[in-house]
Amino acid sequence: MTSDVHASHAVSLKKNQKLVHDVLMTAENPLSAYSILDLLREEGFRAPLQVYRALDKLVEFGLVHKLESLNAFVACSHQECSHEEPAVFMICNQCESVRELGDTGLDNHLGKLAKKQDFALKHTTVELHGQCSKCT
Amino acid sequence: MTSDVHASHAVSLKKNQKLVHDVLMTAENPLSAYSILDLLREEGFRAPLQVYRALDKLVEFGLVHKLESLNAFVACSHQECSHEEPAVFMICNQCESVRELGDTGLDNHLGKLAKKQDFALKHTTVELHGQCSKCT
DNA sequence: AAATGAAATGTAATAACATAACATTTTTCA
DNA sequence: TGAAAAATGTTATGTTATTACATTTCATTT
Ligand SMILES: [Zn+2]
Ligand SMILES: [Zn+2]
Ligand SMILES: [Zn+2]
Ligand SMILES: [Zn+2]
Repeated sequence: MTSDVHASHAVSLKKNQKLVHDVLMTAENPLSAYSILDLLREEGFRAPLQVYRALDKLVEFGLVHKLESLNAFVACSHQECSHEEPAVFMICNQCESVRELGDTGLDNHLGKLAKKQDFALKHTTVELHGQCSKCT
Repeated sequence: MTSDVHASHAVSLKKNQKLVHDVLMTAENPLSAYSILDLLREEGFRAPLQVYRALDKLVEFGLVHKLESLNAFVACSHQECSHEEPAVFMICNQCESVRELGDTGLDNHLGKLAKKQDFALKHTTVELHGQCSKCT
């Protein structure tokens, strides 16, 4: 079972990982772990851990991102182009839509900022809240 | 009862707000709401809401920030200079120390990015995880 | 000073998010 | 095929946050 998702490295998703990934790919908006659990009851999911374990792996693979300010998860929207962290998320407070953007300039900026502080940067969380174009 | 905190606008903190703010000012590291609750048991705190309500106000006043990636809170470290949002937080994964930085260049960058997407930016969350200089 | 309304507080119950611990099954690969 | 590693199933528990409702404090107006 080998679905090549991120162009760079093919990933073999297990049953639960595939189910959770599919739910997130289909969803319009970010989903909480418990929403995912409810959506997968029919598929046999019974407990939160089934969701969280799948999410852990998907995040590790770079196929899913956690939105820290929402306690929710989204499928990475850069599945075709081998996308490199980090990303920026624009989250609409009204319709809850999320747009994921790569921004090399920003990455450089944050990299310099970290270096200036002798900070060994490992992971960035950049989440912008406001109103999307449709809601304005 | 009028403590002028942020130089710009004096704020009158109520009893519980003052207690929570003092705890956060004293703390070395970010604190969860429940840690704060435990630290204030002696002062008569009995329930989470007493903490969360005080935190809500303190965040509204700009005296405290929530670290979304930790579900924890820190006192704003720019109390003398009337500091304007947004800020960048560098969070050490090892010692849990947090450094809050202002960065006009970054603010401009994020502003432009939002504008380019017709996104009405209201609030930014920028949290960098890694190792601080002391832990390297 | 008394009346009033708004803000803050007290308390209990519950909701929402996440992990620990342990048993079992499936997958990988030598 | 047999052993080790990874994934899964299940129960219980831990952690973070809010709802609902009663009471008190505080500022403002009369
Ligand atoms: Zn992505
Ligand atoms: Zn919107
Ligand atoms: Zn600040
Ligand atoms: Zn450190």
